[in-house]
Amino acid sequence: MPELPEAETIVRGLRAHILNSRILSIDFPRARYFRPQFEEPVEHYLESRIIDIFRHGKSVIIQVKTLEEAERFLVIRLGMTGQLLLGDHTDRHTHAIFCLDSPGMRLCFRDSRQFGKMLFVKDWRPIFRSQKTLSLRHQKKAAPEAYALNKLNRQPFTLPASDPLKISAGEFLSIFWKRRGMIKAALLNQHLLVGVGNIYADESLFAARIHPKQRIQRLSKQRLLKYFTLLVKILNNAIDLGGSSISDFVGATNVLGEFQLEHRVYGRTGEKCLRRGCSGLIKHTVVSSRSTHYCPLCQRRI
DNA sequence: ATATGGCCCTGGTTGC
DNA sequence: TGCAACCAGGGCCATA
Repeated sequence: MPELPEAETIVRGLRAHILNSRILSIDFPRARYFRPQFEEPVEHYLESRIIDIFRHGKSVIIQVKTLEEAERFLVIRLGMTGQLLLGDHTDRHTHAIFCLDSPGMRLCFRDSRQFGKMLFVKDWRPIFRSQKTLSLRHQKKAAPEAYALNKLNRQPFTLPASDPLKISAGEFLSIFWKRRGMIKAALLNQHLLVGVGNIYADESLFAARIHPKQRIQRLSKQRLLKYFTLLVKILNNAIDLGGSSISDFVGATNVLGEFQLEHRVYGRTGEKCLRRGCSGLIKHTVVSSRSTHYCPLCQRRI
């Protein structure tokens, strides 16, 4: 499943090939099954130029400049099986095709499980906070039609500002220090920190020797700081290796990642712990309804 | 504030 | 071999 390193891998692949390209046409061949969300008509994006491609958490963001010199954004949430591929990749799972001005150049969005989202918005930045969520709920009862519309418009703004590769250790502490609940549940909570998903939560917790169900409030500042250091190290390492190709993930040029070869707990249920001198067997459990892997000897609850 | 479970969806795996 | 049941889970939502 694409997490931060996979999104970053895709972004790097796209940057190398389609920066400064012009979008000639946009097609949604399976509009019955996949509906992008628009703040304004898709026509406004035609003939626009791609001026930047970056990532926020697990989302890939393409910034364009329209013919009227207006900045617009295309936010792509890859979900579980989303792929952004350069070239001709038209099949029954292709939901969006962007023809670009480079000869024969296309950008295709494939997503077999259809958990992915594509949003055409004026601004991607996170200006939507929990208080507004509350007012939106009231609106749902009072005026259902307006609610549906606002929900659509506001969805892109639910992206929070924190990104493990962009925040400082101090900021990380301010989010997690003395927080209640299980550490893995908090790591997966994208309202707190964007980018960490199931694989990298398991792998980083193993590296820091923290049990996935560890109560956060019982962890010392030092322990959390150490964890943050290891998390960033693992994410960077995974980016260097082109991400983890577990089921569907490939980079923009259809290349496989290699970080799955470095996994020490994820998907290794029942196998021997890889830490030298440890005889533990990797256990499987469930946290936040996500399958969770850890070594019961290395990662003890305190 | 935190926890839980359902929903969306398809492809791969398991079991009879 | 065939077919059905089950599982994978990111993000969102309702409910407790």
